[in-house]
Amino acid sequence: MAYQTPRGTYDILPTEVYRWHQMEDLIRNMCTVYDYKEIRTPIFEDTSVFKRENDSSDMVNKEMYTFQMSSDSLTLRPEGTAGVIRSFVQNKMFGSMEMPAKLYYIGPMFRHERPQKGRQRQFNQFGIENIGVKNPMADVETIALGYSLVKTIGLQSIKVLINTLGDDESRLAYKEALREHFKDHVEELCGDCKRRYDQNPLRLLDCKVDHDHPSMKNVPLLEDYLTEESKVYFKNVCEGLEALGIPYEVDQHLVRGLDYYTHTVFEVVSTHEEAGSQSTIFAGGRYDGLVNYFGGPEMSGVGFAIGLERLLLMAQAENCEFFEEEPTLDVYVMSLGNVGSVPLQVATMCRSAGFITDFNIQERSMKSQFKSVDRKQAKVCIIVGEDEVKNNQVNLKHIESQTQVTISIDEIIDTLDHYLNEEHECHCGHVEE
RNA sequence: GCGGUUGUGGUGAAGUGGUUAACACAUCAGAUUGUGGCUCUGACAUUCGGGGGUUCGAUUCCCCUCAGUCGCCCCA
Repeated sequence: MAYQTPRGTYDILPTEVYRWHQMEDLIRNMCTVYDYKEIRTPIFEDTSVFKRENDSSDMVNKEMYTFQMSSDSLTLRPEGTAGVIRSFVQNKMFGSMEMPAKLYYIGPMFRHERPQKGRQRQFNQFGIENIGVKNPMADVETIALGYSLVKTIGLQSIKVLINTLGDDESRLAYKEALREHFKDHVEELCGDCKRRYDQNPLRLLDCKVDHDHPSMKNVPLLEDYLTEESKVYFKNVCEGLEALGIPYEVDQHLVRGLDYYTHTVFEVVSTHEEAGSQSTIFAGGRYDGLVNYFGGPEMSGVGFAIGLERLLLMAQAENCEFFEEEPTLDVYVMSLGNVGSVPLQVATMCRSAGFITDFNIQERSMKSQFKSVDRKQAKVCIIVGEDEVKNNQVNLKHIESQTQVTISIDEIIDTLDHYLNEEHECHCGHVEE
């Protein structure tokens, strides 16, 4: 095979794309119900939009597709939030629309990582951002939308983890405390942790290797470094979740990888064995400083991103009944002999009336045309033959009942209604009995 | 970026240092030239991911490479 998709990318083939449509429809409906509006930002941005000062994450520093065009450094977006906030500021939404701005996006993201299950280099995310109002109920609403989406799809094996990182003040104090605590133990920790110690000491907490190291036992807790305001904020978020009946676990070790998070952070993970090591389905949190960073006013926001491939993967693993089969053909128009454009005319008629229709376009034996009928699972076939066409007639065969009638072309739509629509009502009647 | 593992037709898969690479499904043709789904008959890999090496000979052994997959890291 000479040509193939680049590593970590894949084709969504016609056989799978219907599931994507259903998932996307659900997402759009849900956003409409929650009064979120879609925003479409460019797939690439100025590199500086993503690569911000003091950002220590791998995603930004090692995994971006960055390219140079004349004097511009551009980057394929690795996540959605930065572009949305950039747009929020650039278009001065803080002055022109009702706050909070409730925005959602859906589309491909790009990260140069080693592919594995649930992780590819081009993947799709759906995310929402609630910008401009700092209120615990915005955090709760955000989680509620994501939770509701996952539940509507039908995932059972999930849990909601939340934590708070507090405000800048709380977090800085805590980072200092952590560094102080681990100061004498750094050399005993694993290589990753040595790196974390410098870059992001918060991540020391969820190390799997050093989990049992003695110094982990009496590690200072972020809780103890939270300002009173931060504590109250988090308490309100938790109570809001309870009020909505959303089960959650507080996980003190939950720290998000992106550096802009403050206060609430959350993650919805799959507990299903199929999830492998990429078990996070969606994750997000509050960010206090971003709008201001991009040149806007001091405004806070909260949002999440959900990995659509992962969502689909888990929906499949759990055999969710949300997804339906793609509808099959109502009508297949067969042709025999020299009938010119009549089959296409007939098909066009059927299509105009709303029937899903295809027609035979090659010289083929009747046998192979019937095979098409089977394969496409058409409900009705219309046979356009030389003899009938002379009399302006066709044969129409209803596959399931094996009944065939010879009718004039004018009668086709009425006959289809009879077989396909009325029969449908009939089925409903049977169910009632 | 690091480590493990796999790679045989359209698909799922057997197999071996040596003349013709099983089998199944799918596909195509015919039996059956305007009424299919069954059945029967026949066709279908100059080649075993790609490149190089060892060898009289390699799909089989070695090296490199590409791709899939799993774990680490990271993240959705």
